[in-house]
Amino acid sequence: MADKMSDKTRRRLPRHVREQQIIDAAIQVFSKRGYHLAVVDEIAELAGISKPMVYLYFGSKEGLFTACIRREGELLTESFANAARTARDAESQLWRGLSAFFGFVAEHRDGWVVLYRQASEVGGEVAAEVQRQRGEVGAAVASLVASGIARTDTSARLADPEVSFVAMALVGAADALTDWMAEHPGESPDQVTQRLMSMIWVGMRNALAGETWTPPRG
Amino acid sequence: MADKMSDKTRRRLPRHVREQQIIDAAIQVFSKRGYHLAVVDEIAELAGISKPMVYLYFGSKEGLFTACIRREGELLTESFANAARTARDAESQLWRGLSAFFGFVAEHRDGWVVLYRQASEVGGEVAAEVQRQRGEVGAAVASLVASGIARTDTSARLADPEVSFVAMALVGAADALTDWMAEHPGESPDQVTQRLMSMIWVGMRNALAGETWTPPRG
Amino acid sequence: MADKMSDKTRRRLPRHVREQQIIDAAIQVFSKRGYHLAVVDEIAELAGISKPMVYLYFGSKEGLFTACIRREGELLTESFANAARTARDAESQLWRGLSAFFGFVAEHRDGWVVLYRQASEVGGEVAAEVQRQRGEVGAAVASLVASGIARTDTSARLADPEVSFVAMALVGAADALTDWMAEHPGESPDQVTQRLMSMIWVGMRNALAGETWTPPRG
Amino acid sequence: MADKMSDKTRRRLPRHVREQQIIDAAIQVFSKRGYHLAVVDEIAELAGISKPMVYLYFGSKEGLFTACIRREGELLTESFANAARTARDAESQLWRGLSAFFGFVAEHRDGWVVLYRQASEVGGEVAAEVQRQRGEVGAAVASLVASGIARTDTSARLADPEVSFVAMALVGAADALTDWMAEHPGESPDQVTQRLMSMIWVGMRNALAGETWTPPRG
DNA sequence: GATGAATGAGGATTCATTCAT
DNA sequence: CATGAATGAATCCTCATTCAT
Repeated sequence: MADKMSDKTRRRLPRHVREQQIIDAAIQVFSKRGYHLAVVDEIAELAGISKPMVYLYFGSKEGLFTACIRREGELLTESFANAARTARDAESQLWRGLSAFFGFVAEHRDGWVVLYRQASEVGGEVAAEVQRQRGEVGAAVASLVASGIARTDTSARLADPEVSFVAMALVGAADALTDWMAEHPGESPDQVTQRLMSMIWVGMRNALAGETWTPPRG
Repeated sequence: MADKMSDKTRRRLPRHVREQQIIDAAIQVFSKRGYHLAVVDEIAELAGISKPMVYLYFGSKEGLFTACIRREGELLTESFANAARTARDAESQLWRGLSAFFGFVAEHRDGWVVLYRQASEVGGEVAAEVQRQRGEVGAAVASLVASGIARTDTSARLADPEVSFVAMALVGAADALTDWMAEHPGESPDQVTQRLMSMIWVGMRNALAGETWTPPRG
Repeated sequence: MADKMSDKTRRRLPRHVREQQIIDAAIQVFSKRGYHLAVVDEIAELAGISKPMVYLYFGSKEGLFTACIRREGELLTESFANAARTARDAESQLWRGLSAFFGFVAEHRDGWVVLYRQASEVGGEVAAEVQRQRGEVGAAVASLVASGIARTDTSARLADPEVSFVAMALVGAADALTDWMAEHPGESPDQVTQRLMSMIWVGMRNALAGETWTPPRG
Repeated sequence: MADKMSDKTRRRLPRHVREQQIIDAAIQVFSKRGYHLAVVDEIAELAGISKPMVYLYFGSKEGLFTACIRREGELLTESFANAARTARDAESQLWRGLSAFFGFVAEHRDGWVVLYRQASEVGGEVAAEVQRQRGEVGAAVASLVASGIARTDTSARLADPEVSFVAMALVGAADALTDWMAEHPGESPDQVTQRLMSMIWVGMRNALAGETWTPPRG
């Protein structure tokens, strides 16, 4: 009787639920193997269903990947934005935002890998979506950066080379630190964020303020 | 007879030359398509030879990729090390090293992409080589960083979390800025380097010296 | 309550009605796509029901196709026979029969295509039914032809090569003209019939009477 | 030694030869099963090679089918045209042309089936090619018909409804008689042609001359 | 040294068909 | 009566890799 119940837990689920399960499985497999080495069969098996379901719900391997990207991307951007919104001044906002970011990655390692580390691997239609999502993340950071130092019109500054430069560097660094974090399990996301802030906060302010470093004669 | 000669311009080249031609072609294709979407046929055609030659010289697609990685990796590490070696103090060394790095990428975009952006894409044997090469680059930077601020034993500090953290962040930022540079063709590698130094030099020194940033109460 | 009623307009129809609706939809789809390219989903959707109903009523795709073939075949044979029966002499019978045929096709283009143009496409069980139906049509024509010129026993002549030859040629021509008619929407079925009769009536009589054409020496 | 030779007969053949062998096999299989039921594996096996060869040479199942259609279509149109060209007057030309046609079909049954009987079965790109080839055949007949009775400008008459009607009917009848011929192996192509000419020659002339049959009052 | 010919193996995708509700 | 959920079984196609010349 009880096990009839547990059977029911896995069988004949409504579409929406199954879709999430499939995405969960897909993220795992895409993350472990990379897009091309990931085999749809394995995803299906891991999700506890048969291949045709995947195609029924997502249309194609690309479609499935896109769905993964999208879900994780939105999750991240939201948690980033929510965190930043809780603070008023630029410094706090960046701190909160980065902290949320590292926290997210710490808990969604697979998702992050899928989301961010496979740009060159996919081609065609999906590449565009990947670009879009990556851009979203970058834009969130950029807007934080811009607003942080803008005494004047924020939106105008978004296009500034200075801003995009800083944002890009920041995102790149954060991404790379994702691996560092994985190799140093003892460090909490907040500690990592603190390290990063220590390293860039002063310079960032200066850079955005126009104070430039000049090469030594050595 | 005469046309036999002109044929010879392309045919029957010594092994070493052919190998380089093939690697050149391979880097182009791997870079444009990514490892899995790259098709050996296309590489062979681009190199102006037939597929079996590729296998004769490199054994397998993986072997060919490894060769690409290795050649570009060595090129980069050397140019980085050479540049750094010309300076004495830490600041200058980093400046010279990064400058060499951005210069290299500016001229070897394809090579850099192949070298650094495909970690998740390849599996098995090659993955190890990729890791090794990426590590090499990281180590070069790390050693620079470490030596830069070490008043004491350099090699000891290499294992320090501080050092690896800074190195990682730096490499990540530099990598990401590679794209920024591609989108801002007006900026010379030196200008990019200067921007980056402005952003991180102060903070980096402080961070490595143990001065930590602390979160505001906001 | 009221809307339960309006729902009932489409729902819970008696079996016989539903079957006809499904066959209608099936004929459309089979005709547009051909047997293999026709997808059961599309048929079900067009019929406004769900796939399982199709299987409940017809057992299989083949079964559904057979039902289509059968319905249209009977429709045609009957209308052909009825028309022919209204005339007494051979000439009139053929005229009436052909006229009925072209009239039928003009109004049931889809049905005719399904019925007659997919012999090679289906395999196995269905092929037999298709053959049977096509034979039925041929036989009706043949019997007309035979009776038309038979001074003696009609049924005996049915097996004659002359009769089957003429019947076959006639059916083939008529089938092909089906397309011609579709491309010349101005022509009424009766006009088409008249053209055809002009072309074959004299020769047919002669041929059946044993008068043969002989090749010129040119 | 000798059997090394016979091995060589089947192995490592030059592209052009293999292509023809594959087309031969494909025609057989397409003819027996129909386009959709035909499986590329079976074709490859029958041709004595592996599937990838088929794709290397023809690109896709559709491409292979197109190649079949094209080869057989050209064969037929040429043999038809050549035959017709040997005669001067319309009657002889038609006789020779039809005779060549039935001769062709008698010897290339499979080819004919592939060429002409699968219009509805294939979709997309190929459908166009099939249409083109079928049109070619029809055009050849139509041009014969037109020239045969045209006292004035031939090309003008090709568009005439009368001509296209007669040509269509003729092609349709001939196609259908293809089956009749297969069921009456005793009859030579020339005998079949004679039967057909007996049936249509007089009426055709009349029809094209404008003499129309009128329905009896019965 | 060089290549045209050939293939083993595997992956994405589709579809007729059936449960369980 | 009616259907959303689910799948077994093919089929097309591609690609790294290897002979035989």
